[in-house]
Amino acid sequence: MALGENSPIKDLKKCDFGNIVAHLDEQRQKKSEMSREEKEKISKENAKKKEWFSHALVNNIREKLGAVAMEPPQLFRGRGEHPKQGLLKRRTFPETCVINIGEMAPVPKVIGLPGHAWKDVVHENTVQWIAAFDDGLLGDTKYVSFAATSGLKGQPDMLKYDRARRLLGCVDKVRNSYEKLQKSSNLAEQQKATATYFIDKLALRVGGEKNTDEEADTVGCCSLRVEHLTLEPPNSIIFDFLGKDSIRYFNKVQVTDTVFQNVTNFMKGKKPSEDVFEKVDPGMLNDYFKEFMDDLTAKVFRTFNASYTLQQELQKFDYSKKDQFTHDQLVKYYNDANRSVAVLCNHQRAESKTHGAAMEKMQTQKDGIEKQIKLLKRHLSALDKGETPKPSDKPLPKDAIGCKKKIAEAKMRLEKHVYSMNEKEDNKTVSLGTSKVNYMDPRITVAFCKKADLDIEKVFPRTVRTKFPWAMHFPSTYVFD
DNA sequence: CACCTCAATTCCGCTCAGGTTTG
DNA sequence: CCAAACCTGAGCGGAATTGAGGT
Repeated sequence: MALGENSPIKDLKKCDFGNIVAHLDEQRQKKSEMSREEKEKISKENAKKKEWFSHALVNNIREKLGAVAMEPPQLFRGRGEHPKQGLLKRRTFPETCVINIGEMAPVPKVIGLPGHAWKDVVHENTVQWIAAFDDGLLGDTKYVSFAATSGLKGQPDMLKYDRARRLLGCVDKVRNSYEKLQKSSNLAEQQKATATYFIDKLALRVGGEKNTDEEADTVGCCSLRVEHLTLEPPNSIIFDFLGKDSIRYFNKVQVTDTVFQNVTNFMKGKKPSEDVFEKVDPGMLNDYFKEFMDDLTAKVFRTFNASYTLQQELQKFDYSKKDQFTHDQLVKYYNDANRSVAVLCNHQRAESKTHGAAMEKMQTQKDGIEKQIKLLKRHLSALDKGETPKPSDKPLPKDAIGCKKKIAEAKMRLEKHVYSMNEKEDNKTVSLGTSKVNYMDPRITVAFCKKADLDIEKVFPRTVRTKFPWAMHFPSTYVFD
């Protein structure tokens, strides 16, 4: 990634990093020279050190905590053109840490730092964090909280999906409402209704205000600027902006005539740097959503649309023909559905450095198998005609039956190979995991697997299964409605 | 052909940056 | 209104798995 012209890292380039780099190289070298036993021993020792800190007792239930280890001080990178990239993120000392434990619980000792002590010890039982500390650079507070697999996170998580389900019950009302309001004579109402349309249709984030001196310039729906949209008559809009994590959102969308007319008006006479929806903010949208459901907020639309899309895609499956599908094909079917959700939510990942080379390698392998099939076919027809087969440097089957078998085998291999090539290319820049863990109601997947006789392990890795224990026993008849 | 070894590749858990919502 | 609190999401690095090549 290119560093910006004004990047603080430019000044850091003047520093002598030689000895630091040498030290890191040495560490890396040492590690690579270690035997498996030694590595195992060290990772076991580290795990033992962390063990005591990894769980907490909450109402006498042992719950797993989230990130309990901390990275050492380092140069902050940030995502995209972050104003603070290259600055030092300082070490966290006990003096900035607040410990939140039960009144009767023993206060954990500060280990390894004689003379240091916690900033404070509190007993707040209405929050989820067990420790809070200052971020060493960004100036906000970070928390030590519970793991995604814990009950404390799991229960609200389930409620999140049920909230999205309830939206299905009133989404028609919402849609009718904003379609009507788009024609309101009040500009703020028009903007509110048009922004809602994008949040619903494109699963955009709501997009709050950001501090340009301290944070990267990224936007969501409410903070879209004229420069991010291109109008293409009669009714297409091209979105091109950097969203969360400075991930590019690039999409050409067909919209209704009213929406096209509205956006045209909102943009008219404005500079590229001006807001499209200057009369709207996330608070107003969330207030509006309360008219339909008391706990409806903008982000529910993302959960709702992701889960609904998954269900729609999976419903196309003809369960009466499930026996004609191999496990691999069922997985592919599921992954394709998963992928359409990931595309909707714009869940991207960086293309791996080795992708191109790996694809080329697979292509030559494919060519090799195809060549072999051709050779075998020629050989087969020679056998059929009773001709003496052409001499070959490769061993060929002696009779027609053996040859046919070989051809069938090679074709199978080719099919599998082409499949994995397509899969690799399809997933090149799309990340399926994020929607699996955060957006798609796991019960939809559970029901699909039960109906199609597919092992859940094939589509839900262990971490996902342990995150959703509450979803696993739902019946095959479950529907997201 | 079964089995092993070692490198390449993929998977997966961890961490924390970057969001949204709320009190 | 804004800071606290919680939710989301990509990247990293080590572990696990796969695959090529040798015995």
